[in-house]
Amino acid sequence: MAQRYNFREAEQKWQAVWDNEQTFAVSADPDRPKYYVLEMFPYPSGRIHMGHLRCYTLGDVVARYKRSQGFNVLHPMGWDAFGLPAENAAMEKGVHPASWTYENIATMRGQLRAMGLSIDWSREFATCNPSYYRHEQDLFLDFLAKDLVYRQDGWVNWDPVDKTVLANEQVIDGKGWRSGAPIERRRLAQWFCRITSYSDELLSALETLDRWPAKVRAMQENWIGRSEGAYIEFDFATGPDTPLRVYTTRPDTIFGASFCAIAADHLLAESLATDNPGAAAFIDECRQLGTSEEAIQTAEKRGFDTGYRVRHPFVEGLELPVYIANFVLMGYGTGAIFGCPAHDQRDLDFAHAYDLPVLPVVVPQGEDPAAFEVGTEAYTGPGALANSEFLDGMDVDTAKRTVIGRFEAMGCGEGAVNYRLRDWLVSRQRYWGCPIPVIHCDSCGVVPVPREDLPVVLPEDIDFESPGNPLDRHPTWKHVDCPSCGAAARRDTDTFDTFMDSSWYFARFCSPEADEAVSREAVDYWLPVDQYIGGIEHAILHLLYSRYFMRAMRDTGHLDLAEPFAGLFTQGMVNHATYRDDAGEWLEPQRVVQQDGAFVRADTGAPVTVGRIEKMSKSKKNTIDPTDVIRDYGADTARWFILSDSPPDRDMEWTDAGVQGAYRFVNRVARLVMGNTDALPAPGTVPDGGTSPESQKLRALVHGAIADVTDDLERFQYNRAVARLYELTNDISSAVNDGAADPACLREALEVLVRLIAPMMPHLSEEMWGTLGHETRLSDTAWPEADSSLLVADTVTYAIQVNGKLRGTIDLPAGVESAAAQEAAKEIANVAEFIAGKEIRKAIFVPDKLVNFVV
RNA sequence: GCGGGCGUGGUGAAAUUGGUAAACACAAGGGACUUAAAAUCCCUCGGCUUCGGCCUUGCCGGUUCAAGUCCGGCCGCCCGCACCA
Repeated sequence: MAQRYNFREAEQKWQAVWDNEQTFAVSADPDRPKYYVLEMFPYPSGRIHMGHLRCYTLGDVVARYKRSQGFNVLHPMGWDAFGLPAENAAMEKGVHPASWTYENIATMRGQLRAMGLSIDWSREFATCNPSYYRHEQDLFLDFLAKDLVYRQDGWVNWDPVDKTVLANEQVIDGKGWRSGAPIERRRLAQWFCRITSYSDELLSALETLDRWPAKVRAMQENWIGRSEGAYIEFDFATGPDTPLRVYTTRPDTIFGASFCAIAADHLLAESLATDNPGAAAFIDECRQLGTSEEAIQTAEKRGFDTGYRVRHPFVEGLELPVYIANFVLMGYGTGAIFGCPAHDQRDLDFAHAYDLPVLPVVVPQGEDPAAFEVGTEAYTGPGALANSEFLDGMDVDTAKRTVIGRFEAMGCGEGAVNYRLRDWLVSRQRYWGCPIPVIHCDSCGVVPVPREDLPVVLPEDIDFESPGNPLDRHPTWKHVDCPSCGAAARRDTDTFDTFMDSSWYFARFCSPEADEAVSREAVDYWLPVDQYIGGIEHAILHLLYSRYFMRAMRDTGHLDLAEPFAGLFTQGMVNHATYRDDAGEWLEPQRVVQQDGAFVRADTGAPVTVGRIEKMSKSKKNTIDPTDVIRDYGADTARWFILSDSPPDRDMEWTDAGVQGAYRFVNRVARLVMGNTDALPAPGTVPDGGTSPESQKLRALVHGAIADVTDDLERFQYNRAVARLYELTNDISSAVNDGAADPACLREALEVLVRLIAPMMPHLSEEMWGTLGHETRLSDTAWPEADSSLLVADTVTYAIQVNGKLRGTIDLPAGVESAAAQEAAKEIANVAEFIAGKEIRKAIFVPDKLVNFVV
């Protein structure tokens, strides 16, 4: 028996070889088909976690598989290196954010390299490096020149813990997405990306993303939130001269209107508040109200009667009261609505609270218009218009069109499309981010930093001792002369949202050394990313911003592309069981052992409660460090296990037993190859035609496995591929034990096994390729092709059914005739029993599959 | 409320256009080898059974020669969004 496979030596050896030989370094080559594989780049938090291991293993399988199929594969890696944790570390530990970040990068780079990834490391960069962010500043100035970004004063989301503003997308259930702190509202002048100018395009192009998960597309569709309706202008009977402009999706219900309402932040409300203490108090109250789901659900509909009255556009003499209402949002439409209580639940609740009329104007089919009433539930379904003069009798859609036509003719409204999407707020009052390259001058206003002065580099001497924005506090950094008039002026002391950095990094990877943001030649060749892989948590944020960024870069002439990611795969989470001791404290898995079927503490033997299987998290202490697993079992074992059992898009459970199972398989493959090399003919020997039946059977199994595994890899069904490779290994082992397969066939079988596991276990397969006598690199070897003539079996197993129930099976020659198959089927004892004495009314024959007798 | 998904053994799961449900693995149990252990190998492993078989994919119904798969109606769970007019 040959010696044992030493994964430590082999993995280190092959990682060094790939590195020295620059195996995975690529360059653009228009003569070859390209394939761009990318996993979402990591934030350098300190150490890699299981989520990284899963994501990068999945990506590496794609990269290595596509490479073996002859594609010119771009598979880069970098660091999403700006962000708040670096500043928090600076405050807690007194280290500079830059050194903290670069130290983490060094650690994590080493951990990723130990995974044996087929990365082109020559393209690596970190977004916190001025050589990267200078181009981001450049892009920003291009966007500014094209009016794709702007600065505006308005109400923004303020995170009181992280002490910065946040984009709408970063407020989850009324709380900051990082800090979890309830969001406050502040009025500030901030920078925005005009993402809403692409609302329509971002929505309609979702249809073209057929290799994206339906769920992600649906989430973006929701977020963009298109609605069709109309603007209507109401003239005041009492109140200001300019009419009140509202947005509605139900213009057909105009005759059911019984009030108008405006948001607390509406200009009209604010101006009223200046000399009306009651209004001011009510507006204040509205702003106090939380925006969490709970707050919204429990909040009562409340309003403040402004005393203003508007005229109904069609009903002579009808005046509607105008309220400031707590349920009207400034951020949608015009921040003003007309209320039709009969056909909108919120309006109905409000009408009940303030004793306003409820007039049904849409009557469901079969109801008597004169008798139809609305109780506590608004009617929002289809029906015929009633109580609506010229609309009476129409269906809802016709009524909408008709009334919009009437508004347009009267000049008091028009049909309109509205989007829920808001512009992306990108300024952050933080230090560790890309400085915003503008200067504020008292006489010239906002002045772009001249291009020759880029990059605007972060100062290094920075003080984190006192609260607030460190850049703003810096004694000298912000003081500069105005580039336009030369007078004393100030730099913008905000930095960009780090999502700006990640919105174009995939483009930078195409030409990381380019003097421009991107080299046109490089992006034309490499983009779009063919397969992007990452977590579903970025379904809206990163993936929507990147889609905006590509369009903005397109419209500023940097590239010619709208969609950055042609294919998207969202991987599931890695979970682990949780444990608590009898005091209720969480316990790390390493501190728990199983004894006689029960879980106890390893140190004291005290009983342990096994909790739910949950996402690995520090707070529940149920994390496993991937590096420990790689150290103890090897990268191939870790990769193989993480690909086994669970489909990649589903959550999986990490178990020690599963890891050990994978480890056994690694050694089994190694034993199978190493223990049989002596008997094999030289590499390159092809099985000839005169092989034994056993050999032919083995060859059929081997080529069947090639076909199946190839199919599985194409469809991202890695758990199936793993199962299929277990089967192949079992088949080859049996053939070896039987000893009847000829050596050339055995060589073929072992080589195919090694080649098929290569994308998943690159070190083991590369080592075994050498063991099999090859001087070449398996990494440079083409993917095996199935011989289709071997995929056709001589005999097939038929299922024999009686009345659709299985009553037996029988092996028959492939391609047998219906009659012959039926005759043979009737011979089976159990089948004969079930058809005995009965008339066969019908016989179904599915070639090479089954016979079904209907009696 | 809107949108997306899921429901199959003790567990993770598999089942290509409807065509032999439970492949493969984990766990468990039994055995072989060994002074012993580890490693390895072999066997059993959905339920019931009179050992012939019968039943079984959340529940009810339908289509079909045939349904985990298609259709209708329920039940349950997970995820995302949500006072968006």
